[in-house]
Amino acid sequence: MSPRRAKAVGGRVGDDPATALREHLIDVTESLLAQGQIAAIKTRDIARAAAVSDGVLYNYFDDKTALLVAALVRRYRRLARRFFEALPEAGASTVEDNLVVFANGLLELLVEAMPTVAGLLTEPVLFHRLFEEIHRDELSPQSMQARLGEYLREEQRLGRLPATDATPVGTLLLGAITVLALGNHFSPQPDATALAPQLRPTVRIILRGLAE
Amino acid sequence: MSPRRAKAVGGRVGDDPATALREHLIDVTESLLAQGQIAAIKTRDIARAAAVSDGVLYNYFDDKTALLVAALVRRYRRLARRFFEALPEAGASTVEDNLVVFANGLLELLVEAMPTVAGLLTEPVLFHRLFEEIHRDELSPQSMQARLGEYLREEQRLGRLPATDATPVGTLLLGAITVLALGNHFSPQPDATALAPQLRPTVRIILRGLAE
Amino acid sequence: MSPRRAKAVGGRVGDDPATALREHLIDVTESLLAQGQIAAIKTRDIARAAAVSDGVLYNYFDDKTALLVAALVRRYRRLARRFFEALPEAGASTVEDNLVVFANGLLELLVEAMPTVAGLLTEPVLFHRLFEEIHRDELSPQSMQARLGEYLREEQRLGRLPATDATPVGTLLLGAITVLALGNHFSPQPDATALAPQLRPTVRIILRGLAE
Amino acid sequence: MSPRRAKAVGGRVGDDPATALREHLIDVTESLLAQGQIAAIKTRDIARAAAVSDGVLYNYFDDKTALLVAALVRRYRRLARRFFEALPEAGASTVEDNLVVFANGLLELLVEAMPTVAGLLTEPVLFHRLFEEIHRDELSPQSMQARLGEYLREEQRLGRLPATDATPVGTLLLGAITVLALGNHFSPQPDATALAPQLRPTVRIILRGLAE
DNA sequence: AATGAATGAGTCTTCATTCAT
DNA sequence: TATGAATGAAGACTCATTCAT
Repeated sequence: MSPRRAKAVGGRVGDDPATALREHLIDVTESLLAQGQIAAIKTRDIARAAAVSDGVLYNYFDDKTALLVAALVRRYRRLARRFFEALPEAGASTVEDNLVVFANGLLELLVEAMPTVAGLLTEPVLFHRLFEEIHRDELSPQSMQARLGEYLREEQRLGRLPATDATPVGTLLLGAITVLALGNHFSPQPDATALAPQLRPTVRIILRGLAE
Repeated sequence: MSPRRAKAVGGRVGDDPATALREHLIDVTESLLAQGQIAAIKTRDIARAAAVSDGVLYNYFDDKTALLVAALVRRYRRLARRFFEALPEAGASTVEDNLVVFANGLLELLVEAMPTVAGLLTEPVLFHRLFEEIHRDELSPQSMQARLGEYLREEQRLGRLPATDATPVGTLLLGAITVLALGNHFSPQPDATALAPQLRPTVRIILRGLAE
Repeated sequence: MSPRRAKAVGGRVGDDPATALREHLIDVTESLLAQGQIAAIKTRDIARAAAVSDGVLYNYFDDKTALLVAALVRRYRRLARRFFEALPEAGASTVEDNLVVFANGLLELLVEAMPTVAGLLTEPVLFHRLFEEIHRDELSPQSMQARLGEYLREEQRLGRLPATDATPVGTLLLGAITVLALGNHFSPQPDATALAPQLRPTVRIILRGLAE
Repeated sequence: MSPRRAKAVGGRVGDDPATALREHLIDVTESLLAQGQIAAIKTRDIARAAAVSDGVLYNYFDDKTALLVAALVRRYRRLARRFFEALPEAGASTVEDNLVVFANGLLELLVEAMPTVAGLLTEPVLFHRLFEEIHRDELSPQSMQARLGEYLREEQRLGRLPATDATPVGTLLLGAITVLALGNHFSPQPDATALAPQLRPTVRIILRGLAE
């Protein structure tokens, strides 16, 4: 009943072995993705890294691109989910602290996603397929901004935030974080931990700027 | 028999013809760069566009990368110079107007540079060589931030700006602009002209945030 | 536990199930053959069409080629048998009518076989194995020509045909039919029904040529 | 001024060296074609046979198919030209002799073309591109039949041939020759020289059949 | 005996770089 | 020094065949 099983895939108990290899391929590709240079990933690299023959890929995916997209989507989802799980709640703690938490989550997300995103910019095909996949998703970047918007409106209702238009907050916060992540990404000696302390002063300015 | 001169390079009087061809190659490459997709540029494309034979390139540059870097540097300098020439002066006009002018210059720079920068992210070799070239330069991005810093300190000295720490202003401003430019770059129908009006509200929040 | 039986093969009563599957594979392959483009048939196509797994083929045949040859032989025999069953008898009707009937049978055979034969010409291995199979057979092309020879000699004995050497008749008749079938095969809009009416004039010329 | 020249191409005096290699590639491909099995020809085979690197092909042709078509066309033209040059003239010799000469020419053409034509049947793409090339040609198969028609009409005008409809002559003659050539092609021990003697009796029957 | 996933040799094509002239 | 054809390594993808279960 069972076909041959790929050498490399230790059977996780209860898993459909075919699915297991498919997942394994995505896993492996995802890890190659994390190393940067999406364009430099050859099908053979994937096969080697998966300890599997050159052809398997095509038993599970239409082509190399399809596998890459699958891995990108998974990578994105993993990061996004972590972000959403750590979101602060309106009313608790202080607004400043909450926004710092929010900013921190976003920073982590960006820092990790940066190499992959960077690699995507030159691959319009990949980029758009990923884009489509992600946007029909509840974890989409839009939801992130929407979520921040909701949070801010909630705090305004609670009177902890002035009733001014809070729209630019998103742009400003995301922008500052993007610049920090980019700067880190391209610095000769990247050190993501040095970034977090810079967030609170930034948040403070934004909040004060909102104040009236 | 005198050395042959490349067909395409009309000798500018007084120029070393060899140097002229070198420059011509950089010019042509720069224009290809502006069209986006750095990875898609083939040596043959360059040769064709320069109306020159495939091999010449190697008479003036170690390899394709060296030529690309030279073109990138030149492109960067051209954009950066334009930016520096349009900088506002402390004391004149209003601080808000001045920062809007500053932001506008930066936005233009980014919008134009975006396709090239995007293309560079997948080319770490290129990127770092460009990075090195640029940073020993008076037109470096650092100088831009430094220049903004100087401007702000000057305004503080003039009493037109509160004496708070103005460091985050750069990050916030650059960040917001980056996010706008990126968003535009990846929008289905990019329209750079729609971006400028969004700068003033952002500048206002930042200034107000600095206020206290 | 009794050996599993392939899903797709309903057991015909009294048949060895193994043989049944073997035959089923040949049937399916034969039908794929009729669709033309022998080189385009993949083992997987056969398995899919037979609603059977990729590997079974190798339980009944040495390799893909062996299966193809089996299917080709069967296809040939089916067509040839139909041809032999419709042969006219000496003495009955008129000689001309009889030869037209003969020619018609041959034409049908050729028109149907053409796509397969065409496909075979590029597969010398297949072709020669089929050739061998067919020639030790009572349904061989040779028998067809022999049968025509017999018929003609019989008519000569009956005095309905002059006693000249009738050998070239076969070549001429087969040739004309071949050319018609080939022409039809490669015409932009093949229409086999348009072919038959052209046979009688041809037969007439041949008969008249034989006359003296 | 001159670029590197391929090792394999001895410069024929006065030839453009670039064209020479292009021609050399076609030559080599043509000879591979003559060996049969068009589908079995790999780009590497061609390169090896041409004593040239794998990539050259693409300096002169869009792809493998384009080269194959070029070789096929040349092969066809070579054979067709030989055929046309040996055509008999109306009025001279006897009609029978003339038709035998004609038939002989066609037989030679077919015998030589057979392996190639056979190989083409499974390559619809190639076949149609060759078809198009050939049919805008003065050496097309149509011209051959037309030429035979002209000849026959001329002989009818000269009174050396009865004024009956001579249309089937083409089909009969071409058919007989095709069958002979095919039979020879697929015989275990092909011997084209054994074919010619069979032509005269065939021609005789056809002529006699035309007579009345 | 059936399954069907894994294997991997084999194919076409691209393109930066070299080098004879 | 310019030319531009030749080079050949590299890469995505196919598919007949094998074999553990």
